[in-house]
Amino acid sequence: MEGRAEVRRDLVTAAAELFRSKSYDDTTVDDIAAGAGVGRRTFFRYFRSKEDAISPDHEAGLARVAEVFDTAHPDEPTASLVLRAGETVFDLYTDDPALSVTRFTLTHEVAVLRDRESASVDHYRRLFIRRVRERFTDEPDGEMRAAVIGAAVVAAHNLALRAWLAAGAPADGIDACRTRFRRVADMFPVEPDTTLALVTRRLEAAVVRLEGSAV
Amino acid sequence: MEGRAEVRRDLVTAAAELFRSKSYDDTTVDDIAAGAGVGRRTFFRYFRSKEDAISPDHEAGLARVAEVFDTAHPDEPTASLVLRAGETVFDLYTDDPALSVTRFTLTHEVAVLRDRESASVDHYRRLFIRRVRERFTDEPDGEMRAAVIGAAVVAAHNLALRAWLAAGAPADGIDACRTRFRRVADMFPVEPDTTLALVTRRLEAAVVRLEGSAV
DNA sequence: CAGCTTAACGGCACTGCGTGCCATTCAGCA
DNA sequence: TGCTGAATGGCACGCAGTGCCGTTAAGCTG
Repeated sequence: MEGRAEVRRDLVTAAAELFRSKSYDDTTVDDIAAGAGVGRRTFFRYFRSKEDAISPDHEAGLARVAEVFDTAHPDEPTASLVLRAGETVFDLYTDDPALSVTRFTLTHEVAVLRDRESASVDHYRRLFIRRVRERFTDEPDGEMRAAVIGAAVVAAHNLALRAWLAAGAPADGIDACRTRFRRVADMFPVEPDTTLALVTRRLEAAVVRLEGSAV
Repeated sequence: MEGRAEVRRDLVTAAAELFRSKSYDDTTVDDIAAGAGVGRRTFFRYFRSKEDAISPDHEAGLARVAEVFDTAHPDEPTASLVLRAGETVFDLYTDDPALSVTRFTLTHEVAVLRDRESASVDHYRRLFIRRVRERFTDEPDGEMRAAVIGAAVVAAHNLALRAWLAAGAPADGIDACRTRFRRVADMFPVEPDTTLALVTRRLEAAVVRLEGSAV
Protein backbone atom coordinates (compact mmCIF):
# COMPACT_ATOMS: atom_id res chain seq x y z
CA MET A 1 0.00 0.00 0.00
CA GLU A 2 1.18 3.48 -0.80
CA GLY A 3 1.59 6.22 1.73
CA ARG A 4 -0.15 9.57 1.65
CA ALA A 5 2.74 11.38 -0.01
CA GLU A 6 2.84 8.90 -2.89
CA VAL A 7 -0.90 9.08 -3.50
CA ARG A 8 -0.73 12.85 -3.60
CA ARG A 9 2.13 12.79 -6.07
CA ASP A 10 0.29 10.29 -8.27
CA LEU A 11 -2.76 12.57 -8.33
CA VAL A 12 -0.68 15.59 -9.31
CA THR A 13 1.10 13.78 -12.13
CA ALA A 14 -2.16 12.24 -13.36
CA ALA A 15 -3.81 15.66 -13.37
CA ALA A 16 -0.89 17.32 -15.17
CA GLU A 17 -0.83 14.56 -17.78
CA LEU A 18 -4.59 14.72 -18.40
CA PHE A 19 -4.72 18.51 -18.51
CA ARG A 20 -2.12 18.45 -21.25
CA SER A 21 -3.33 15.44 -23.28
CA LYS A 22 -7.01 16.38 -23.18
CA SER A 23 -7.76 19.79 -21.75
CA TYR A 24 -8.58 21.23 -18.37
CA ASP A 25 -12.30 21.53 -19.07
CA ASP A 26 -12.59 18.09 -20.65
CA THR A 27 -10.90 16.45 -17.68
CA THR A 28 -13.19 15.44 -14.83
CA VAL A 29 -12.19 14.64 -11.29
CA ASP A 30 -13.17 11.05 -12.01
CA ASP A 31 -10.56 10.97 -14.77
CA ILE A 32 -7.84 12.23 -12.44
CA ALA A 33 -8.78 9.80 -9.69
CA ALA A 34 -8.92 6.89 -12.15
CA GLY A 35 -5.55 7.93 -13.57
CA ALA A 36 -4.05 7.79 -10.11
CA GLY A 37 -5.80 4.52 -9.32
CA VAL A 38 -7.89 5.85 -6.46
CA GLY A 39 -11.54 6.63 -5.92
CA ARG A 40 -13.14 9.95 -6.67
CA ARG A 41 -13.85 10.55 -3.00
CA THR A 42 -10.18 10.10 -2.16
CA PHE A 43 -9.21 12.90 -4.54
CA PHE A 44 -11.14 15.39 -2.45
CA ARG A 45 -9.37 14.16 0.66
CA TYR A 46 -6.09 15.42 -0.84
CA PHE A 47 -7.29 18.50 -2.73
CA ARG A 48 -10.10 20.85 -1.95
CA SER A 49 -10.95 21.40 -5.60
CA LYS A 50 -10.06 20.32 -9.09
CA GLU A 51 -7.86 23.39 -9.52
CA ASP A 52 -5.86 22.53 -6.41
CA ALA A 53 -4.50 19.41 -8.09
CA ILE A 54 -2.22 21.54 -10.26
CA SER A 55 -1.66 24.56 -8.02
CA PRO A 56 1.52 24.84 -6.00
CA ASP A 57 1.35 24.68 -2.24
CA HIS A 58 0.93 28.37 -1.57
CA GLU A 59 0.14 27.80 2.09
CA ALA A 60 3.71 26.66 2.58
CA GLY A 61 5.03 29.60 0.59
CA LEU A 62 3.06 32.09 2.65
CA ALA A 63 4.27 30.47 5.85
CA ARG A 64 7.87 30.65 4.68
CA VAL A 65 7.56 34.34 3.81
CA ALA A 66 5.93 35.06 7.15
CA GLU A 67 8.78 33.32 8.92
CA VAL A 68 11.34 35.52 7.18
CA PHE A 69 9.56 38.56 8.51
CA ASP A 70 9.17 37.03 11.96
CA THR A 71 12.83 36.12 12.37
CA ALA A 72 14.21 39.34 10.86
CA HIS A 73 16.30 41.65 12.99
CA PRO A 74 14.45 44.92 13.70
CA ASP A 75 17.42 46.93 12.45
CA GLU A 76 17.51 45.23 9.07
CA PRO A 77 16.54 47.73 6.38
CA THR A 78 13.11 47.11 4.92
CA ALA A 79 14.54 47.03 1.41
CA SER A 80 16.80 44.13 2.32
CA LEU A 81 14.05 42.32 4.17
CA VAL A 82 11.47 42.38 1.41
CA LEU A 83 14.06 41.15 -1.07
CA ARG A 84 15.00 38.24 1.17
CA ALA A 85 11.34 37.39 1.75
CA GLY A 86 10.57 37.55 -1.96
CA GLU A 87 13.43 35.27 -2.89
CA THR A 88 12.22 32.49 -0.63
CA VAL A 89 9.18 32.10 -2.88
CA PHE A 90 11.40 31.07 -5.77
CA ASP A 91 12.16 27.82 -3.94
CA LEU A 92 8.56 26.70 -4.45
CA TYR A 93 9.22 26.60 -8.19
CA THR A 94 12.78 25.32 -8.31
CA ASP A 95 11.83 22.13 -6.50
CA ASP A 96 10.06 20.71 -9.57
CA PRO A 97 10.83 22.91 -12.60
CA ALA A 98 9.04 20.66 -15.09
CA LEU A 99 5.80 20.78 -13.13
CA SER A 100 6.20 24.52 -12.69
CA VAL A 101 6.44 25.00 -16.45
CA THR A 102 3.31 22.89 -16.97
CA ARG A 103 1.46 24.99 -14.43
CA PHE A 104 2.72 28.16 -16.06
CA THR A 105 1.41 27.06 -19.45
CA LEU A 106 -1.94 26.05 -18.03
CA THR A 107 -2.42 29.28 -16.13
CA HIS A 108 -1.91 31.14 -19.39
CA GLU A 109 -4.39 29.05 -21.36
CA VAL A 110 -7.20 28.36 -18.87
CA ALA A 111 -9.10 31.38 -17.61
CA VAL A 112 -10.25 29.82 -14.35
CA LEU A 113 -6.70 28.82 -13.47
CA ARG A 114 -5.43 32.28 -14.34
CA ASP A 115 -7.96 33.86 -12.00
CA ARG A 116 -7.02 31.44 -9.28
CA GLU A 117 -3.36 32.26 -9.77
CA SER A 118 -4.01 35.98 -9.43
CA ALA A 119 -5.94 35.30 -6.24
CA SER A 120 -2.99 33.36 -4.85
CA VAL A 121 -0.59 36.14 -5.79
CA ASP A 122 -2.87 38.57 -4.03
CA HIS A 123 -2.45 36.63 -0.80
CA TYR A 124 1.30 37.19 -1.04
CA ARG A 125 0.69 40.84 -1.83
CA ARG A 126 -1.50 41.32 1.23
CA LEU A 127 1.08 39.57 3.40
CA PHE A 128 3.90 41.79 2.18
CA ILE A 129 1.85 44.94 2.54
CA ARG A 130 0.77 44.04 6.05
CA ARG A 131 4.29 43.25 7.24
CA VAL A 132 5.81 46.36 5.69
CA ARG A 133 3.03 48.49 7.11
CA GLU A 134 3.87 47.22 10.60
CA ARG A 135 7.35 48.64 10.07
CA PHE A 136 6.00 51.97 8.82
CA THR A 137 3.73 52.88 11.68
CA ASP A 138 3.95 56.51 12.76
CA GLU A 139 5.62 57.43 9.49
CA PRO A 140 4.15 59.92 7.05
CA ASP A 141 2.17 58.14 4.35
CA GLY A 142 3.26 54.87 5.89
CA GLU A 143 0.15 53.02 4.78
CA MET A 144 0.42 54.22 1.22
CA ARG A 145 4.13 53.55 1.02
CA ALA A 146 3.65 50.04 2.38
CA ALA A 147 0.95 49.32 -0.21
CA VAL A 148 3.15 50.58 -3.03
CA ILE A 149 6.25 48.73 -1.88
CA GLY A 150 4.41 45.45 -1.33
CA ALA A 151 2.73 45.66 -4.71
CA ALA A 152 6.01 46.57 -6.40
CA VAL A 153 7.92 43.69 -4.84
CA VAL A 154 5.28 41.16 -5.85
CA ALA A 155 5.10 42.61 -9.37
CA ALA A 156 8.86 42.39 -9.80
CA HIS A 157 8.83 38.86 -8.47
CA ASN A 158 6.17 37.83 -10.96
CA LEU A 159 7.96 39.48 -13.84
CA ALA A 160 11.25 37.72 -13.14
CA LEU A 161 9.58 34.40 -12.42
CA ARG A 162 7.40 34.43 -15.53
CA ALA A 163 10.38 35.18 -17.74
CA TRP A 164 12.26 32.27 -16.24
CA LEU A 165 9.29 29.91 -16.64
CA ALA A 166 8.60 31.06 -20.19
CA ALA A 167 12.18 30.13 -21.05
CA GLY A 168 11.53 26.61 -19.83
CA ALA A 169 12.87 27.09 -16.29
CA PRO A 170 16.52 26.34 -17.09
CA ALA A 171 18.65 25.46 -14.08
CA ASP A 172 21.31 27.98 -15.06
CA GLY A 173 18.74 30.77 -15.37
CA ILE A 174 17.50 30.97 -11.82
CA ASP A 175 20.38 33.20 -10.77
CA ALA A 176 19.56 35.72 -13.48
CA CYS A 177 15.94 35.50 -12.33
CA ARG A 178 16.95 36.37 -8.76
CA THR A 179 19.19 39.20 -9.94
CA ARG A 180 16.43 40.60 -12.08
CA PHE A 181 14.01 40.53 -9.19
CA ARG A 182 16.47 42.43 -7.00
CA ARG A 183 16.53 45.32 -9.44
CA VAL A 184 13.14 46.36 -8.07
CA ALA A 185 15.03 48.00 -5.23
CA ASP A 186 16.43 50.50 -7.73
CA MET A 187 12.98 51.51 -8.88
CA PHE A 188 11.88 53.53 -5.88
CA PRO A 189 13.18 54.63 -2.49
CA VAL A 190 12.26 52.07 0.11
CA GLU A 191 13.74 53.65 3.21
CA PRO A 192 11.96 56.61 4.78
CA ASP A 193 15.06 58.78 5.11
CA THR A 194 16.57 58.54 1.71
CA THR A 195 19.12 60.87 0.29
CA LEU A 196 16.26 62.48 -1.52
CA ALA A 197 14.48 63.39 1.68
CA LEU A 198 17.68 64.79 3.13
CA VAL A 199 18.32 66.93 0.06
CA THR A 200 14.75 68.15 0.15
CA ARG A 201 15.03 69.16 3.77
CA ARG A 202 18.29 71.06 3.24
CA LEU A 203 16.83 72.81 0.24
CA GLU A 204 13.84 73.85 2.29
CA ALA A 205 16.18 75.31 4.90
CA ALA A 206 18.09 77.14 2.17
CA VAL A 207 14.87 78.64 0.84
CA VAL A 208 13.97 79.82 4.34
CA ARG A 209 17.35 81.53 4.69
CA LEU A 210 16.98 83.15 1.29
CA GLU A 211 13.54 84.47 2.13
CA GLY A 212 14.80 85.78 5.45
CA SER A 213 17.63 87.68 3.84
CA ALA A 214 15.33 89.06 1.17
CA VAL A 215 13.06 90.74 3.71
CA MET B 1 -43.50 43.88 -19.51
CA GLU B 2 -40.14 45.05 -18.20
CA GLY B 3 -37.15 45.76 -20.38
CA ARG B 4 -33.79 44.14 -20.09
CA ALA B 5 -32.27 46.92 -18.00
CA GLU B 6 -35.07 46.69 -15.42
CA VAL B 7 -34.78 42.92 -15.13
CA ARG B 8 -31.05 43.20 -14.61
CA ARG B 9 -31.49 45.82 -11.91
CA ASP B 10 -34.12 43.70 -10.17
CA LEU B 11 -31.74 40.76 -10.14
CA VAL B 12 -28.91 42.83 -8.65
CA THR B 13 -31.09 44.28 -5.90
CA ALA B 14 -32.60 40.87 -5.12
CA ALA B 15 -29.12 39.33 -4.89
CA ALA B 16 -27.79 42.13 -2.68
CA GLU B 17 -30.80 41.86 -0.38
CA LEU B 18 -30.55 38.07 -0.07
CA PHE B 19 -26.78 38.03 0.42
CA ARG B 20 -27.24 40.39 3.37
CA SER B 21 -30.36 38.91 4.93
CA LYS B 22 -29.29 35.27 4.63
CA SER B 23 -25.72 34.78 3.49
CA TYR B 24 -23.92 34.31 0.22
CA ASP B 25 -23.55 30.55 0.62
CA ASP B 26 -27.11 30.01 1.80
CA THR B 27 -28.49 31.91 -1.17
CA THR B 28 -29.12 29.88 -4.29
CA VAL B 29 -29.60 31.14 -7.79
CA ASP B 30 -33.19 29.99 -7.55
CA ASP B 31 -33.66 32.33 -4.60
CA ILE B 32 -32.29 35.30 -6.53
CA ALA B 33 -34.38 34.54 -9.58
CA ALA B 34 -37.50 34.09 -7.47
CA GLY B 35 -36.75 37.35 -5.66
CA ALA B 36 -36.60 39.16 -8.97
CA GLY B 37 -39.72 37.39 -10.25
CA VAL B 38 -38.02 35.60 -13.12
CA GLY B 39 -37.04 32.05 -13.89
CA ARG B 40 -33.76 30.49 -12.94
CA ARG B 41 -32.76 30.12 -16.56
CA THR B 42 -33.26 33.82 -17.15
CA PHE B 43 -30.77 34.66 -14.41
CA PHE B 44 -27.98 33.02 -16.37
CA ARG B 45 -28.95 35.03 -19.44
CA TYR B 46 -28.02 38.20 -17.53
CA PHE B 47 -25.10 36.94 -15.44
CA ARG B 48 -22.57 34.28 -16.20
CA SER B 49 -22.38 33.10 -12.63
CA LYS B 50 -23.84 33.63 -9.20
CA GLU B 51 -20.90 35.88 -8.26
CA ASP B 52 -21.54 38.13 -11.24
CA ALA B 53 -24.86 39.24 -9.78
CA ILE B 54 -23.06 41.38 -7.19
CA SER B 55 -19.86 42.24 -9.07
CA PRO B 56 -19.54 45.62 -10.73
CA ASP B 57 -19.31 45.81 -14.47
CA HIS B 58 -15.55 45.60 -14.80
CA GLU B 59 -15.71 45.16 -18.55
CA ALA B 60 -16.95 48.73 -18.82
CA GLY B 61 -14.27 49.93 -16.42
CA LEU B 62 -11.52 48.25 -18.38
CA ALA B 63 -12.85 49.73 -21.59
CA ARG B 64 -12.93 53.20 -20.06
CA VAL B 65 -9.35 52.91 -18.85
CA ALA B 66 -8.23 51.65 -22.23
CA GLU B 67 -9.90 54.62 -23.88
CA VAL B 68 -7.99 57.06 -21.67
CA PHE B 69 -4.76 55.51 -22.85
CA ASP B 70 -5.94 55.43 -26.46
CA THR B 71 -6.95 59.09 -26.58
CA ALA B 72 -3.96 60.41 -24.62
CA HIS B 73 -1.53 62.79 -26.27
CA PRO B 74 1.86 61.12 -26.83
CA ASP B 75 3.61 64.01 -25.10
CA GLU B 76 1.58 63.70 -21.91
CA PRO B 77 3.84 62.51 -19.09
CA THR B 78 3.23 58.94 -18.06
CA ALA B 79 2.74 60.00 -14.45
CA SER B 80 -0.13 62.27 -15.43
CA LEU B 81 -1.63 59.67 -17.72
CA VAL B 82 -1.75 56.80 -15.24
CA LEU B 83 -3.33 59.09 -12.65
CA ARG B 84 -6.03 60.17 -15.08
CA ALA B 85 -6.66 56.58 -16.10
CA GLY B 86 -6.84 55.44 -12.49
CA GLU B 87 -9.31 58.12 -11.54
CA THR B 88 -11.81 57.05 -14.18
CA VAL B 89 -12.28 53.80 -12.29
CA PHE B 90 -13.70 55.69 -9.33
CA ASP B 91 -16.75 56.52 -11.41
CA LEU B 92 -17.78 52.87 -11.37
CA TYR B 93 -18.28 53.14 -7.62
CA THR B 94 -19.71 56.64 -7.29
CA ASP B 95 -22.67 55.78 -9.52
CA ASP B 96 -24.29 53.67 -6.79
CA PRO B 97 -22.45 54.19 -3.49
CA ALA B 98 -24.86 52.07 -1.43
CA LEU B 99 -24.42 49.06 -3.69
CA SER B 100 -20.66 49.62 -3.68
CA VAL B 101 -20.58 49.48 0.10
CA THR B 102 -22.61 46.27 0.10
CA ARG B 103 -20.18 44.74 -2.37
CA PHE B 104 -17.26 45.94 -0.30
CA THR B 105 -18.63 44.27 2.80
CA LEU B 106 -19.35 41.04 0.99
CA THR B 107 -15.92 40.84 -0.60
CA HIS B 108 -14.45 41.10 2.88
CA GLU B 109 -16.60 38.38 4.37
CA VAL B 110 -16.94 35.81 1.57
CA ALA B 111 -13.73 34.13 0.46
CA VAL B 112 -14.90 33.23 -3.03
CA LEU B 113 -15.95 36.84 -3.69
CA ARG B 114 -12.65 38.12 -2.36
CA ASP B 115 -10.75 35.88 -4.75
CA ARG B 116 -12.93 36.99 -7.59
CA GLU B 117 -12.31 40.61 -6.68
CA SER B 118 -8.56 40.13 -6.71
CA ALA B 119 -8.85 38.48 -10.11
CA SER B 120 -10.76 41.50 -11.40
CA VAL B 121 -8.20 43.88 -9.96
CA ASP B 122 -5.50 41.86 -11.67
CA HIS B 123 -7.15 42.54 -15.01
CA TYR B 124 -6.74 46.26 -14.36
CA ARG B 125 -3.17 45.69 -13.26
CA ARG B 126 -2.31 43.84 -16.46
CA LEU B 127 -3.93 46.58 -18.52
CA PHE B 128 -1.97 49.34 -16.81
CA ILE B 129 1.29 47.43 -17.04
CA ARG B 130 0.78 46.68 -20.74
CA ARG B 131 -0.04 50.29 -21.62
CA VAL B 132 2.84 51.73 -19.61
CA ARG B 133 5.22 49.17 -21.10
CA GLU B 134 4.26 50.34 -24.57
CA ARG B 135 5.47 53.79 -23.55
CA PHE B 136 8.71 52.44 -22.10
CA THR B 137 9.99 50.51 -25.07
CA ASP B 138 13.70 51.00 -25.71
CA GLU B 139 14.19 52.36 -22.22
CA PRO B 140 16.51 50.71 -19.70
CA ASP B 141 14.56 48.37 -17.44
CA GLY B 142 11.41 49.51 -19.20
CA GLU B 143 9.59 46.25 -18.59
CA MET B 144 10.42 46.16 -14.91
CA ARG B 145 9.59 49.81 -14.42
CA ALA B 146 6.26 49.36 -16.19
CA ALA B 147 5.41 46.40 -13.96
CA VAL B 148 6.28 48.33 -10.81
CA ILE B 149 4.44 51.47 -11.85
CA GLY B 150 1.30 49.59 -12.92
CA ALA B 151 1.23 47.59 -9.71
CA ALA B 152 1.84 50.70 -7.61
CA VAL B 153 -0.94 52.68 -9.27
CA VAL B 154 -3.44 49.87 -8.78
CA ALA B 155 -2.34 49.39 -5.17
CA ALA B 156 -2.76 53.08 -4.40
CA HIS B 157 -6.13 53.09 -6.09
CA ASN B 158 -7.29 50.16 -4.00
CA LEU B 159 -6.00 51.71 -0.79
CA ALA B 160 -7.81 54.99 -1.36
CA LEU B 161 -10.98 53.30 -2.57
CA ARG B 162 -11.16 50.83 0.30
CA ALA B 163 -10.75 53.60 2.86
CA TRP B 164 -13.58 55.53 1.24
CA LEU B 165 -15.84 52.46 1.10
CA ALA B 166 -15.02 51.45 4.66
CA ALA B 167 -16.17 54.91 5.78
CA GLY B 168 -19.53 54.29 4.13
CA ALA B 169 -18.75 55.97 0.80
CA PRO B 170 -19.71 59.52 1.89
CA ALA B 171 -20.36 61.90 -0.99
CA ASP B 172 -18.04 64.52 0.50
CA GLY B 173 -15.23 62.02 0.85
CA ILE B 174 -14.64 61.14 -2.77
CA ASP B 175 -12.42 64.18 -3.29
CA ALA B 176 -10.16 63.16 -0.43
CA CYS B 177 -10.12 59.68 -1.92
CA ARG B 178 -8.93 61.06 -5.26
CA THR B 179 -6.33 63.26 -3.59
CA ARG B 180 -5.04 60.33 -1.59
CA PHE B 181 -4.75 58.21 -4.70
CA ARG B 182 -2.72 60.93 -6.41
CA ARG B 183 -0.11 60.82 -3.68
CA VAL B 184 1.18 57.61 -5.25
CA ALA B 185 3.06 59.84 -7.67
CA ASP B 186 5.26 60.98 -4.78
CA MET B 187 6.15 57.42 -3.85
CA PHE B 188 8.46 56.61 -6.71
CA PRO B 189 9.91 58.25 -9.78
CA VAL B 190 7.68 57.70 -12.76
CA GLU B 191 9.65 59.68 -15.30
CA PRO B 192 12.93 58.40 -16.69
CA ASP B 193 14.99 61.30 -15.33
CA THR B 194 14.09 60.05 -11.93
CA THR B 195 15.80 61.76 -9.05
CA LEU B 196 15.74 65.18 -10.66
CA ALA B 197 12.01 65.01 -11.33
CA LEU B 198 11.29 63.87 -7.81
CA VAL B 199 13.42 66.56 -6.21
CA THR B 200 11.75 69.15 -8.40
CA ARG B 201 8.30 67.97 -7.37
CA ARG B 202 9.14 67.93 -3.69
CA LEU B 203 10.83 71.28 -3.92
CA GLU B 204 7.77 72.75 -5.54
CA ALA B 205 5.64 71.37 -2.75
CA ALA B 206 8.03 72.78 -0.16
CA VAL B 207 7.90 76.23 -1.75
CA VAL B 208 4.12 76.11 -1.73
CA ARG B 209 4.12 75.31 1.96
CA LEU B 210 6.60 78.06 2.69
CA GLU B 211 4.56 80.58 0.75
CA GLY B 212 1.50 79.55 2.69
CA SER B 213 3.20 79.98 6.05
CA ALA B 214 4.77 83.30 5.08
CA VAL B 215 1.40 84.96 4.52
C1' DC C 1 -3.79 -15.99 17.78
C1' DA C 2 -8.07 -13.42 18.69
C1' DG C 3 -9.99 -9.03 19.55
C1' DC C 4 -9.93 -4.06 19.51
C1' DT C 5 -8.78 0.57 17.68
C1' DT C 6 -7.93 3.78 14.21
C1' DA C 7 -6.84 5.69 9.92
C1' DA C 8 -7.61 5.55 5.09
C1' DC C 9 -10.49 4.29 1.36
C1' DG C 10 -14.53 3.53 -1.85
C1' DG C 11 -19.27 3.80 -2.84
C1' DC C 12 -23.59 6.11 -2.64
C1' DA C 13 -26.66 9.84 -2.54
C1' DC C 14 -27.53 14.61 -2.36
C1' DT C 15 -27.30 19.83 -3.25
C1' DG C 16 -26.32 23.29 -6.38
C1' DC C 17 -24.02 25.57 -10.36
C1' DG C 18 -23.95 26.10 -15.17
C1' DT C 19 -25.57 24.66 -19.92
C1' DG C 20 -28.18 22.76 -23.91
C1' DC C 21 -32.56 22.11 -25.83
C1' DC C 22 -37.23 23.17 -26.80
C1' DA C 23 -41.87 24.84 -26.40
C1' DT C 24 -44.35 29.10 -25.32
C1' DT C 25 -45.35 33.93 -25.28
C1' DC C 26 -45.57 38.39 -27.16
C1' DA C 27 -44.41 42.50 -29.67
C1' DG C 28 -43.98 44.27 -34.25
C1' DC C 29 -45.06 44.07 -39.05
C1' DA C 30 -46.75 42.95 -43.76
C1' DT D 1 -54.72 37.29 -39.89
C1' DG D 2 -50.47 35.11 -40.26
C1' DC D 3 -45.34 35.51 -39.84
C1' DT D 4 -40.96 36.48 -37.56
C1' DG D 5 -37.73 37.11 -34.02
C1' DA D 6 -36.52 38.06 -29.41
C1' DA D 7 -37.18 36.94 -24.61
C1' DT D 8 -38.66 33.67 -21.44
C1' DG D 9 -39.51 29.38 -18.55
C1' DG D 10 -39.24 24.58 -17.94
C1' DC D 11 -36.78 20.36 -18.28
C1' DA D 12 -32.91 17.42 -18.21
C1' DC D 13 -28.09 16.70 -18.02
C1' DG D 14 -23.03 16.78 -16.57
C1' DC D 15 -20.10 17.75 -13.07
C1' DA D 16 -18.07 19.83 -8.71
C1' DG D 17 -18.07 19.28 -3.98
C1' DT D 18 -19.94 17.23 0.56
C1' DG D 19 -21.94 14.14 4.05
C1' DC D 20 -22.60 9.55 5.46
C1' DC D 21 -21.53 4.83 6.05
C1' DG D 22 -19.67 0.29 5.37
C1' DT D 23 -15.18 -1.97 4.41
C1' DT D 24 -10.39 -2.86 4.65
C1' DA D 25 -5.97 -3.10 6.60
C1' DA D 26 -2.42 -1.92 9.70
C1' DG D 27 -1.00 -1.76 14.46
C1' DC D 28 -1.49 -2.48 19.34
C1' DT D 29 -2.91 -5.48 23.33
C1' DG D 30 -3.87 -9.39 26.15
